[in-house]
Amino acid sequence: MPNEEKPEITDSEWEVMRVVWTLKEVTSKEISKVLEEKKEWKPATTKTFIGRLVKKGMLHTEKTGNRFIYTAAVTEEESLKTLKAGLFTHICSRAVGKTIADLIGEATLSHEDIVLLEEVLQNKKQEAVDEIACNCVPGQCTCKKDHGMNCQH
Amino acid sequence: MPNEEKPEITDSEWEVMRVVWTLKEVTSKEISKVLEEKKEWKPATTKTFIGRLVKKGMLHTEKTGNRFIYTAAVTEEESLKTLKAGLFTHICSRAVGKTIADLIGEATLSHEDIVLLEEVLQNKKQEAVDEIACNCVPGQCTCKKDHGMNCQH
DNA sequence: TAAAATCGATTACAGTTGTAAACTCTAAAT
DNA sequence: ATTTAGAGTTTACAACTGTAATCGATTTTA
Repeated sequence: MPNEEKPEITDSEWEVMRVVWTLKEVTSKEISKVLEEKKEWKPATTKTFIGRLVKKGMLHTEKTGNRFIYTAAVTEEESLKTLKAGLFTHICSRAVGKTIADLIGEATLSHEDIVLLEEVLQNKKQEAVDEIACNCVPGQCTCKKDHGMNCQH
Repeated sequence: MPNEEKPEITDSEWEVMRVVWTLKEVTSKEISKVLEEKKEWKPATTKTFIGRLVKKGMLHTEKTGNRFIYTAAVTEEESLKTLKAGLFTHICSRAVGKTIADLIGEATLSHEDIVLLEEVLQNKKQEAVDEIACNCVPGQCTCKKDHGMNCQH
């Protein structure tokens, strides 16, 4: 496959995509209905976001008569990946572990989740490293204090 | 303490805050210097963001002569909390565990991180629940299919 | 003390986002 | 066949963002 450019999705557009990901093949009316309930959007508002998503190439359309059937052009996983990546653009690579730990601490998890997490952690152990390199520029990183290492070479 | 309203920080403002969090007490020139390197921002650009942050109450200022010393009015932890919360506004509460698992899978972690994560997980085990309630509206949730449960009561 | 260098504040301006009405066209109803 | 209702498209518009030049005041320098 060719090198895809990453799709940026706004919060509002995300609401629309979730409906499409869930219902798979939808009309604008169906999307409108869901979001009129959840977000109290006027149908016109939903239409705007649908239009923008189509223009961005995030939604495929298939015309039948005078209406369209919308389907997702990107998977939820892909979009989630972008979202997750965004979390870590603002923190030091050395603080990622701690941040995930905080996430776990603050989350509501099921026993099943715990098992899954333990499993993933166990796997991760194999490829764990001794020391993670700090990716920050001087003046933006505090990790050196925590580890006694100088990140600002 | 009174009920603080949550501070919203843009990506660019975040860059400025990181410098302040790191250096604790800084002049605009020091901030400019760091970000001129990292982001290739003209000093005027950095000043704009500093100004906006001051207006938002995210930075404290102390005047000495005709210049200011800037200090953070919010902690990095608080801001990180907002950032982390943002991650989960777009997914079903039942998918949080899976998402954290993905995060772990994609992250580079140290042995130390693994130990920390294991510890946090262990603690979490106590308060794990059997079943997490789906918080989605009908038409936006696929978790029912994964678990054989109907989330759209 | 007058000039030059700074610093913070004001202004600028295009692009994005949220929110929605108006418009146009086609399909359905009378 | 003409009206009408609904779907998609265009236009609107304010707030927020990114990026920066300019302005006004002050401080340092000559």
